[in-house]
Amino acid sequence: MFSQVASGELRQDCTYSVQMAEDPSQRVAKMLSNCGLCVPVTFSFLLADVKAPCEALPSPSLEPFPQSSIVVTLEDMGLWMKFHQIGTEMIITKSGRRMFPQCKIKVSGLIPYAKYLMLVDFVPMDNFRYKWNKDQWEVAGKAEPQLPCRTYVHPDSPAPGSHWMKEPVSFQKLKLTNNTLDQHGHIILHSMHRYKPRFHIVQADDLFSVRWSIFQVFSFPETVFTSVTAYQNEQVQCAGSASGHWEMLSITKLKIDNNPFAKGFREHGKNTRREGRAKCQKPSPAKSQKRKLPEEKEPAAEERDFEKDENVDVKEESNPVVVSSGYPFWGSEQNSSQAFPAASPVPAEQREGLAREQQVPTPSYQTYRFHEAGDSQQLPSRDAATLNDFRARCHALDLAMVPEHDSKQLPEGFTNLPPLPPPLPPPQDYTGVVNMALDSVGKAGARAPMYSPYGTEQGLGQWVVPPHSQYRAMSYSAFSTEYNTQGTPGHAHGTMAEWSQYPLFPYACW
DNA sequence: TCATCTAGCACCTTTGAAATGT
DNA sequence: AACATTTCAAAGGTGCTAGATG
Repeated sequence: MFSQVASGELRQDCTYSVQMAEDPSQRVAKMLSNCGLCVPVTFSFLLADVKAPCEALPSPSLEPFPQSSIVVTLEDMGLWMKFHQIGTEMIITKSGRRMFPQCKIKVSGLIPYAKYLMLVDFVPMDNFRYKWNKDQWEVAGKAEPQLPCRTYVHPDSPAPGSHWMKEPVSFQKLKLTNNTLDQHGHIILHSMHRYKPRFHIVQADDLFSVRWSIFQVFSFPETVFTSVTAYQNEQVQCAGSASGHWEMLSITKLKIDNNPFAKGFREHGKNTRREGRAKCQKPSPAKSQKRKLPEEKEPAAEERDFEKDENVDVKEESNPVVVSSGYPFWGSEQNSSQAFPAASPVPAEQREGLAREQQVPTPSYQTYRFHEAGDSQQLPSRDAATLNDFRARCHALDLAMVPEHDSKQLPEGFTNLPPLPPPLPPPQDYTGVVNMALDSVGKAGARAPMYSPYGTEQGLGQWVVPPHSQYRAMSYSAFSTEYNTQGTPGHAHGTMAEWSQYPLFPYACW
């Protein structure tokens, strides 16, 4: 934004109201200094009442970019990858369903004595609704209107950096629902849409100071999923393992095998019908064999590779992958009729955004996996080069749902996509209310958070357009918006912040 | 007719309070 | 008395399925 102002790039047909607020870096510096610590502080500023169409976004390449030493690693990466291979589907129910695989991250690089909040929100991958048709996902039309965006605040928030770094941070209790009237504070998603969780690390003493704080956003390509009310992809993929036997993979099987709560379905033939329906393209000696329980399983070679690399630290990369080619697997995925999903029909360059976030590494195996969707689905072991790819990328924030995507400009790899619906109208006004869940002692996550969906009496959340620099951690500051802490009495929510129509965070804002 | 959604089911794990032991 | 460990029942999570809905 600064650069735009400086270079006169602001558009006349857009309304800007830019206000310099207290430099959060000074606050942080003060805070750190109180802690006796001295670290580099990032730069950020606040935008107030930004109501501009997305094309009025700043030129990211001209923005300064904050430094960050925070490293976030996705736990259970191997599991996520397995799901991702098939096409992750997350069940959402009216009463709320937990995620599986669950969101669990390992964090390092925090300041041990500084307090942080951990938040998760979900952003649509694109502007489309999908349907499962003939063994593959395809675009079924325009996406439903965005729901009030809720942000899940980890119950431990705020907690010192040492606490977060002590052990992996699990968002196990986060629940997804398709109930737009949900009163429990679950994350509301549309069925048959594609989403990606984003993890936010906010350095703040409490939720009230969040708006002055610096955010860092992390996301993992592997965690993209399609929300469904019932599993759509029933097909079973037969993957050859190094040991020579065939292993059947399907979403339900993966879940049953890996989720302890589904254990009851392993041995009691409860899913025999499904199994019967499932068509394995390849004859498999193991087909008739009783499926092995996870604890009995001998991980296939490639599987072991995953496990080995599962917790590879992801950090800012000095030798980064080119962002514009990022999202390699979306492009390659769609080449596989077996593999997930209709690739997100949004050109990568159009996602190149304003706001940026750190996209944590996608092992490059995925790319060839989808190219080799054939018989021997061997997952190549990763070499050093591959591991190099497995580094955090600060990628262009996914602006897939941002309007004005030119569906004609499909990047390479998107050519096989079904015809796309016309571009969607511009986003609605972003003005909204922010309600953070607080308990009596001001601790996030408490038992009785409040929210006020669709409220508009408060000014919109504004945030910093993160200065840009590729492959650096993104930082931004949130809003000058006053939190509506009054909320609606009697609504018991857990660890939830609700941000009216659009997520609190930059990406959705634009 | 079809795609999607819902509710109930049985079975399982998790959780936390109570009981017991050191 | 304080703490650690074990036990156990309730709560809650799971996919499956038939039927409902639009």
